[in-house]
Amino acid sequence: MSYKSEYLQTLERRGYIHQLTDAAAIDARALKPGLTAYVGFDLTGPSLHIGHLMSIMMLRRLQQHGGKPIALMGGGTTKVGDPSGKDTQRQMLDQATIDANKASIKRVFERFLTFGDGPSDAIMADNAEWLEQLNYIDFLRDYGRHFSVNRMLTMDSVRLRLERDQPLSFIEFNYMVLQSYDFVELNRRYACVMQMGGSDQWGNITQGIDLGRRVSGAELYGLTTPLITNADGSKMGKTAGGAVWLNREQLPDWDYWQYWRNVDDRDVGKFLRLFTDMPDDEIARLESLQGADINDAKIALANAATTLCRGADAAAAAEATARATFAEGGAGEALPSFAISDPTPLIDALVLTGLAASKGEARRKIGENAVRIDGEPATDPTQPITAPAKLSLGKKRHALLTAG
RNA sequence: GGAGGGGUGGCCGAGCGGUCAAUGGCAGCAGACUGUAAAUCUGCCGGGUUUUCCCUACGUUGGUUCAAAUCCAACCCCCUCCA
Repeated sequence: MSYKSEYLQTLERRGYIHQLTDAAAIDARALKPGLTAYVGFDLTGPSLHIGHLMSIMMLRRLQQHGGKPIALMGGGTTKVGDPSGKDTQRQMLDQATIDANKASIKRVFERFLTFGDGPSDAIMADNAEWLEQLNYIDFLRDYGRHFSVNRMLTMDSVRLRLERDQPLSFIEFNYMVLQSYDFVELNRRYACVMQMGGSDQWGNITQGIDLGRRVSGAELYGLTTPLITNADGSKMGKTAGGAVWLNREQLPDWDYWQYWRNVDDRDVGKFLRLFTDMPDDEIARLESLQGADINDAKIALANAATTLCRGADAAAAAEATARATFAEGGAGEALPSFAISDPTPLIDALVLTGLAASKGEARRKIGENAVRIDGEPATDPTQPITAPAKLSLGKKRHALLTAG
């Protein structure tokens, strides 16, 4: 399919498009300025992670092409819980946690989007604003009647749960109803005509489009992004420590940079297209590098992605530290640092720095010749360490001990 | 409410009175090889420790036994069918 709008051309070329509800209509609308679209985000944690980055980049691309992005905080829907792609109901969160999560999550958007009152400035909304006002009976009469349970039962989010004999509570069953209503409400308030999201959101999105047509005759659109996997087939964004968080409080800049620096060779081009603003020809050049030269492309990826999410200073510091640590065998200041006041036995230092989860593990790693102090292999678990020193576990994980 | 099935380590899934900290797979960590990649091979993979010792753990709480994840009772939760 060839698009007329620069917006869809870019999305297509960069690999963001999985499904469109009405490609021609969206294309036509994108030719005019002010296309308004939204993505919803649950507030289930204190930070979004790399798995959300696709959606965030979708909003960014929209803004880059003159559209108006809306980042919808799911202050209301988080209390209900989206069953899509899950086997079991999530733990219910209390209001204080949801509020704290929202405050924390909001911050990351300011790095990717420009907020304000201008025609293509981004808006942040929270569906708690309208969902918590709803009157149950009125809502059922005005909106509930437009939902076919027959059809809802065929949606993947519901059907898969039932087929696997996993429980699905009524509250979760209502999630798509509320999400559909969100779309209608955003259309009313902000003339939002498109909802975007991951491919697992297709059902929820099309339900919202139907609801909009029925209750207000609005013509709404949907666009989903493909599920991004690593070249080895695994789901993107999981590492040893868990999710790759976007917030600095949840994941230090150094680790964020390292995540991108260590992606599979085969993923470099794809990730550059999706998660950076780098021009196509530059990506093509980096992508054509062979063998060890691909490391240059990975550094470029890590710098660009980290600059977007954490700022140019963070990227530069991480790169400098990487060079000092890996290329020169020394240590850079962005490495995780821990203060010790007295000589500390090696195993305790390993636990303190988080390089080992327990003393037993620390002992085992020493036995496996995985531990080094200032680059020298260590074999005695009781050896006292005096700051300053660099502790290393394996080739990649390092920590600094400083006098304190 | 009735009948049946089930709840085991991050996940899946064996075990069904001692030899069980619990087979196997996945995930993870480390070593070798490399390029801070992939693939492959090897080791590790609850905690503590002076390492053939102690603690914690097989839904919860009690009980039987020299000894229980394994047997019994009650309770909680999940699934299926019936009402």
